[in-house]
Amino acid sequence: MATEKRLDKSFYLQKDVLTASKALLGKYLVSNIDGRITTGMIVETEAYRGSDDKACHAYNNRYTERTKVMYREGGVAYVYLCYGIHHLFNVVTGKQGEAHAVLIRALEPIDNIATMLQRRKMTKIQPRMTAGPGTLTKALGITTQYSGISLVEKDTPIWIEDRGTNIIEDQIIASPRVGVDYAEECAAWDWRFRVKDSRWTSKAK
DNA sequence: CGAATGATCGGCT
DNA sequence: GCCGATCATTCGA
Repeated sequence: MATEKRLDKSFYLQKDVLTASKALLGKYLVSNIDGRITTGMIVETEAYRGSDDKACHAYNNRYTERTKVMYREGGVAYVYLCYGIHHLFNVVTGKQGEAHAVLIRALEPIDNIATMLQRRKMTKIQPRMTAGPGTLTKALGITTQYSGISLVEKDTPIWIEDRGTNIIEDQIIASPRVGVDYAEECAAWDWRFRVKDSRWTSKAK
């Protein structure tokens, strides 16, 4: 019924970044880059809450050229470079100044798989193609040049659609985030969410 | 201005 | 399954 499938701004303004993270599961991330449209269903996310989350780039009000996008009002893309080469795609949520974000960690390939394979320089489809935050951005053609663009305005190259898939609580597995041991007590928080039984997520722990 | 660091990937055993 | 390469960004002086 929704002719406009693009998620609306109110979605990104939800108060709780954890709720938003779970709600993003089952949604479709679409990119229109180089004249090619590629789509993947989101099957794994991770929440980063500014201010009180030590694992977040914006912890302790760290405000730099790179992280300033996170402080904007929800509904924009925050793409940053990790380890020098990996582009990681985040969705900024919450109100301006809160610096909440949801990292997209894994996708299930949907449309234009051939293009994704080509971008990944692969010949055969396998979970590795889009499982992992650094690989899925490559498959969709997302780079840091798209950091700061809106996901809600019309005619932007990246957006998120709701195609009616509803993931209920029972299908969501929560687990601790990875690679954040340095974050002390925050490292134990179960802020990583994945769709149960999806073969497109990284292996369960 | 320089050194340390990390929300990772891919190749090898 | 594990180990290490790789480089932009950050922070302190």
